[in-house]
Amino acid sequence: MRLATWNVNSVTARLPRLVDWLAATKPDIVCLQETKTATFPAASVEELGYQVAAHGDGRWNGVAVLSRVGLDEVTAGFPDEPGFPGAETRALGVTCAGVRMWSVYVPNGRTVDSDHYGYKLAWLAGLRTALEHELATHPKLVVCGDFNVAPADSDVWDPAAFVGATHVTGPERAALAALRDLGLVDVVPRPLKGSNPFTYWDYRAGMFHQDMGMRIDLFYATASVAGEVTDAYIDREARKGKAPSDHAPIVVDIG
DNA sequence: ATGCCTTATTTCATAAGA
Repeated sequence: MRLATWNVNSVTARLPRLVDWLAATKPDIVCLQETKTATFPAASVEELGYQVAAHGDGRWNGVAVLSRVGLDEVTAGFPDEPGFPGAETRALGVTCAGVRMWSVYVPNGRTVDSDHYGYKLAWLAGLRTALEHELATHPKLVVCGDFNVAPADSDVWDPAAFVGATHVTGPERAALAALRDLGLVDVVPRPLKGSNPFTYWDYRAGMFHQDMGMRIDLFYATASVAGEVTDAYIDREARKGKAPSDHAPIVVDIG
């Protein structure tokens, strides 16, 4: 079974590329983030045999899951989900082929001294609580997507450039560690080029071509799933060419 | 990198992204 996660930076703008990528890559389950629409273009992916669950409300955020191996127990958001000020469309849980899948788009945090940073930490803490409850009834679980946190200094192109910035702070990294403490394993994908498993490169100034990126998209899975992984890679081809997302998909094959 | 690109929208300007 092939699983994937991809921050598409607008499913509307990315639809032609998404459809081509689905046809070429043939994933069974795909978690999407930053769909940026209240009206997911379901028909275009249903033609390829996918069922769709989407949670979006317009201009910002938005998550979805596509599956061609069943799609049940759809949960938009989670209990007591923190908001800014109201809950946003950042989490979607579904069950596919016996695996509980969560597609998440963690708040950016903006700057360390902003209210949005506190919101980010509160949201991650809330996610942890929700997943702790989920794990009681779903022993095979994956939570993947854009976490907006680089787990280690090696996960950014230049740690010196991030001093004082969000995405690399101790509290953000502690929030990820708290998720792993639930029994979730960080499935690190292999880069197809270069030495770092970056998943995001800024659009500007040739960042992608200089491999000045970040690993902020993550695939966390229970040991029962992670132990079955036969391959995991970052599809940098999807970051190339005309009108790409600024994130590349992570593809994970389960034996 | 100091949003130098890109997105959608309350559009020809703005807010947000990381």
